[in-house]
Amino acid sequence: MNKGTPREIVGRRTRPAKAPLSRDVIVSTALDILERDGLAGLSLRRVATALDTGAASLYVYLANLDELHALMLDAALAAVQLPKARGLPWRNRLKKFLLSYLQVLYERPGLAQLAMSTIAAGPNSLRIWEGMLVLLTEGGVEDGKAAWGVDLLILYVTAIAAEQSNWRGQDQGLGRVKSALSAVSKDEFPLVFAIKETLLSGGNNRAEWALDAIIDGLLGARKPSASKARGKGGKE
Amino acid sequence: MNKGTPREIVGRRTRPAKAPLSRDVIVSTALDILERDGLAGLSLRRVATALDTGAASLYVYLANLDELHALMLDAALAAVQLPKARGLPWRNRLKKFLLSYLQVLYERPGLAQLAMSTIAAGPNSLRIWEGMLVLLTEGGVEDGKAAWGVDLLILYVTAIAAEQSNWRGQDQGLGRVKSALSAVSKDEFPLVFAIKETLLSGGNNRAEWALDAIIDGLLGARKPSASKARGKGGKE
DNA sequence: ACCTGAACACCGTTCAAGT
DNA sequence: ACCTGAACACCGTTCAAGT
Repeated sequence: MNKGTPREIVGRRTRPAKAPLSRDVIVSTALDILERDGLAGLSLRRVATALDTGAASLYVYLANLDELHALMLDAALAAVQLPKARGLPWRNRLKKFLLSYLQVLYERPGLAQLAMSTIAAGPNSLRIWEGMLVLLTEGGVEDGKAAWGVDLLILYVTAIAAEQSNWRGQDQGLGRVKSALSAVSKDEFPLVFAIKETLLSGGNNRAEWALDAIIDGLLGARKPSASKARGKGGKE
Repeated sequence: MNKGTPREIVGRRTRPAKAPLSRDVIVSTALDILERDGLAGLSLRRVATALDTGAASLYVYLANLDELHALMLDAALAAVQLPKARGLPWRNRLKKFLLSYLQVLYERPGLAQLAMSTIAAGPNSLRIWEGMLVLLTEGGVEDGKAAWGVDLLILYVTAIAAEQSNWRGQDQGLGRVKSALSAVSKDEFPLVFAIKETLLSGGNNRAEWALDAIIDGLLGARKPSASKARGKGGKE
């Protein structure tokens, strides 16, 4: 992130007693805390303490906690593997892309929840959007469908990651899901009872299965707006 | 919710100076607060104040805030319109069902966010699960597919409601999305630039379009597990 | 311009003490 | 058994004061 105008070393010992603050250090410190302690453990005060300062100091670089969240999300999304130049068919590349996105969200707990409540509009989010639009367009999906389609795919990936994150949420854990399911009455909810195990099964394949289903649906789906060749919105 | 063993009126004036606490009053008071002030305005202390007591008193009826959230969600889901006995084709009934679910989440701000972070396992959630499984089964979707399919549909509905709720989130609002999009560079992200308006368009039809796409995908999707006619799980 | 301590107005949860 | 006040250990954000 440093623009890097080369600088001479000024002091003998380059161990600044206190690293100078900046958006970048704040964001990466916050991501460290998120990784270690989850979303519940993340606060401006903790970030400030980790940087050996007070929370008020952060307000020079951030408007508020929401902005930190948005910056964290976009910074984390830098790790998403963008699709390589053509080689595999578009659909395989799209799936790899989406699974990479999913994995990034999975890896650090809390990031997915953050993604659900934050409007991501930084450069990395935009790169991801653009990349997916390219692939869908390459796959022959029309403009309108592609836009809504990317939104649908990203929303699903984010949601499934957030859901899984909850289940791993330190205190409650998967246990609560299991005990809730095991208490289901066979007489009252026979079908739910019957699919109890299926519901917990699947693991990694589950998301891939769902993404396949959504992509299939997208390919078959009708165009978003009335199909008139591009009229100015005249009704009928 | 009253089981209603008939009771004689005891006092002359039946205006209890203080309504007795119970899970039900706590939950419905909390839902009122959610409706008025959103998720950010909801706290145990506020619920307690509204009930003219202290936060500590609530712990007789609730293990913690998480439990209140779960109870609130399930209580709110009572408003979801279950599908009527057969009449319309299963697919229409499924869509109506899902749209009713969506509407309930839309109606009170914060409920969807709550749904994303809470494991819903109360009677109303189970009724909804059971109802959807019935419809998919009626539609000829196999068992395994039906289970994952309901999960996919519900997750999507919840996620899209939560996303919309964020955009309406009092302070930031839709404005932030718009300004973020209008700042998109035409040269760097041409496809995103091109679909800016499409992205914001759609409103109600959008969710319906997406649900159609997902259902289509579901109907075409392969079965979750290996497709052997129902072996006991022997591999190959 | 940047940083700071102290304050303000909140949180969830616990606990000893009351009835 | 139920309720309570006070306390504990936190929050985000603001602001006057320092450099």
